[in-house]
Amino acid sequence: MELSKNYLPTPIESKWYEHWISKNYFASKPDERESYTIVIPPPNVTGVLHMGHCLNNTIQDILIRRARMQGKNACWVPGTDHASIATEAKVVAMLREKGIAKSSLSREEFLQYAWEWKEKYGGIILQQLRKMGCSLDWDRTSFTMDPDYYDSVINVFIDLYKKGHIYRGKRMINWDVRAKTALSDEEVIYKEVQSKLYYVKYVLEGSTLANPLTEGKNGVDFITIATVRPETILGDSAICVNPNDERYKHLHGKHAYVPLLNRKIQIIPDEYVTLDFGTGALKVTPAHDMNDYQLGQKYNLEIIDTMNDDGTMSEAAQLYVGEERFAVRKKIVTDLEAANHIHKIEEYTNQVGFSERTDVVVEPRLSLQWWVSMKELATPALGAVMNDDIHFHPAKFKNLYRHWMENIKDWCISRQLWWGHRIPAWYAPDGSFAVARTAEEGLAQINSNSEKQWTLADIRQDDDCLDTWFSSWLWPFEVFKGLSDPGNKEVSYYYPTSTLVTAPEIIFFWVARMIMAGYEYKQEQPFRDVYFTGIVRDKQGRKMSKSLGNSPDLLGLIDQYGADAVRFGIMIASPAGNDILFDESALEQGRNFNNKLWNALKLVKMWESRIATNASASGTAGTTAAAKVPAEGQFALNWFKQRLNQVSAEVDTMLTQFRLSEALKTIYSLIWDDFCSWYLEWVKPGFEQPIDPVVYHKTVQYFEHLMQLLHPFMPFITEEIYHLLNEQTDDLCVKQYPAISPADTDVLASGELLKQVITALRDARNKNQIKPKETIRLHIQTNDQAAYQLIEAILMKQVNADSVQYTTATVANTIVVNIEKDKFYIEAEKQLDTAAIKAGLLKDLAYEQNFLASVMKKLSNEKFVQNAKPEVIALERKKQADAEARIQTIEESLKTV
RNA sequence: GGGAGCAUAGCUCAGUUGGUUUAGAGCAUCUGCCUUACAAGCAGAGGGUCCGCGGUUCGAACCCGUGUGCUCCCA
Repeated sequence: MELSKNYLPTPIESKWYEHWISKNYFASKPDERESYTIVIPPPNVTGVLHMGHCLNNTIQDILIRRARMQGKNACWVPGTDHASIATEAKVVAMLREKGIAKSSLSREEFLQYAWEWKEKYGGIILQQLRKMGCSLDWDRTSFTMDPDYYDSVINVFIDLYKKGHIYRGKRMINWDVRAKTALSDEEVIYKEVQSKLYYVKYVLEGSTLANPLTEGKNGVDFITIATVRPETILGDSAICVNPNDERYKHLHGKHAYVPLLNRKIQIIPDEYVTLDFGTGALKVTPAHDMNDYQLGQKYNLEIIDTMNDDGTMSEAAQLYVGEERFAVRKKIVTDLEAANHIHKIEEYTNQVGFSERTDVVVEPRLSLQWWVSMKELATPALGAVMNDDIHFHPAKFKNLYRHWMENIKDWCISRQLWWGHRIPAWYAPDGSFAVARTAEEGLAQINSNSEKQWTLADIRQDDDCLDTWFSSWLWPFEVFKGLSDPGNKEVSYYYPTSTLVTAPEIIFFWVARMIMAGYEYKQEQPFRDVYFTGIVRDKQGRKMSKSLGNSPDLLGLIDQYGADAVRFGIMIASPAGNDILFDESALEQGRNFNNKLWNALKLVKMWESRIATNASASGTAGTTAAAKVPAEGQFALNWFKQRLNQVSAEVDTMLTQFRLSEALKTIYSLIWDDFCSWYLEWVKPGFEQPIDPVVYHKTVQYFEHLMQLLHPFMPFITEEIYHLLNEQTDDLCVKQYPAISPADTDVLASGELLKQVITALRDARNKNQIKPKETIRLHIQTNDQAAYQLIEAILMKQVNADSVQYTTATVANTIVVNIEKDKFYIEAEKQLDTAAIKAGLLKDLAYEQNFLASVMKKLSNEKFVQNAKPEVIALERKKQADAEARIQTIEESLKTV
């Protein structure tokens, strides 16, 4: 079969993915094996694959494929999150493009559009994961609004309410006055705006003047306050000054009058106020500012809500009732000026929040919301992480987690949205309410506590939906129907899951809450290990995001480089918990690696047709010719086998410790450097020469083993090469790892020596400008001739020597190379540049002498000798002896030049 | 404003209880090779004030303090 010049990934990738699916390799059912379970962090149902998903899912696939190849029952559960805010925003935008306003639709009509949208676009991201090679069990695909899942979310709400963990409370929210809806913080966009800062005088209680504003003094008859929002004056409840502000110390606890209304309010001291902003005096409007609300809570101030939900003034404002807020701002300024309340007006630049959806200025507004009290739920969840029942990788996130959990705040779970799990609360016209699964149950509950008997027609369900995270915190058990079908075989088998792979920015939103839900509803932790990925950034260090448009098109990259190369590129430099700067050159490196593998395959396939037959036998491959294996082959075979043993053990350790990036680097180097650059060159027969059958078969076997090691990282090309190397009866995807054998360190040491000598001799050739094709004669002066005889054949081949001789004396007119205590003399036709050789030797000598000096400095330090561990001292003494021997060798060589 | 983290070669990163040959890798760079698997390659080489300052220690990239710069989360 003719193999293409370069590796062409696209057809091969789709071929193998279909094959794996047809063989059902990714499907898992409970059995007697140990389970290894990962639940996918469910991407937004409307999402498309971006670099963050790529990183995250590649890691999960590596873990799950490794587990599968270790003989575990690997189960990776796919699914999507309904993502209430994001999805609803998209549906609203889609409708707006069609000219349909959400407000013109009934809830049912809107939800119908939303479901249509979900059916149409909801599966895209899951399809894209297949392109990446993700080995998910597709039969288990879940959605946070599947019927059973939906019911479980509602039941959890009811249950927590019954247990007293859920309550109603006021909260300051971002309000969109045009859409008449609350906004999440993410939906508020801050823009720099040119505003005005109004300095408004408030008359102080106790001024004796008839016209305090015009005739009085600041701080005696009036107090001046700076504000950018004069229309909120009508809702003022207090004036606040910094307690250390000398200007106002005499006013603490005194009163002033709200302009135009003459309502009396108190002057309170609080550190919150900055001394040097405005006048140092702050008006406090608890109903219309986040920070003022906090102050209001702290000092128990009256909350006067002066605004309606459409941004017009309410009855509580007393003035301008029904008029629009910005019109009122102009009017009130005019009226304040007329009444001499305005001291001055300054230009002022500030950040103002705008609605992402309607682009109107967001209004902070108080509203009744549903809350989960977190303290009790947090306690077991904190303990589990701190005592390592749940391991964080890297562990540094434990600090962050502890701090947050120890200072946990209650969780506001209601969202003013239609797409999501509708809150199961029912309200009677008099404001009484009940939490219940159905209207009938709700009605019965309300009526049981009320003299008035309402009918079904009287009560209405809460319009709001639950926070998306209130459903996804159940994910690790509800994907196995752990709540809807408690104690079923699946949840008992797969739960607790093994590893969670996620981004650190959702450690509180999601990870912490899953742990809480796990203990609350399963009395058990949801997972054993949590692997935190980094954030993927662009080359300039910016977080990749849709709004910046700096996220590359992942499918385009897969088309261009191949999925394996993309997986390689994203993994090669991404240690757990560290951000990764995405650079397309890493993908190129991945593609080049694919190509390297492909070319190694081509070389081996070329040998296949040239396997030497046994000298006597004809026609049968010489499997019994082991004794005839050429010398270079014997050492190479043994050495590479030991390297495989060594690296298999290293990689296993690294993967167990979640050092995936390092494991990949180690395998990469084993394949590129040890296998291709050293081993294959060592066993490579001369041009058009036959290859020894033992060497050939062992090489194929090693190659297969390498593919198996690499498979979790780069599944497609490894499967392809595995099948091209040999007729196979199985697939690499499910091939079980062999037991790891210990490595022979003596053989490895010989290999290192051989590499060192080859490199040094090649360097000497280069520096002396001996052409690659020019042969040399090599003389070795050593006390350990046996060590070199073992590797002599390879050495000759690799440094293009046509003879090797052992000598006990200096060889004249040669280039001398010193390695440890041994000397190598290169005899070549080339005229020797003795000055250059001498300079090189002197440089080596200087290095060794400096090194020796640093060792001697330590050893001559009495305190070091007294205090350091014996093995450390022994090591230093060995360094000393080695360095002295090297210096002696170099000095001897210098004499002869 | 509160909290957490990061700073090592031009770039991206390793450096696993402080001692492993005066700090390692990949990419990039330089030199020489179109050698017969691979120029998306081969063989070599150069390149570092381990962010600054102070401390602990016989010994610090690593531990402690402090300053600077950057990032993330929460408000």
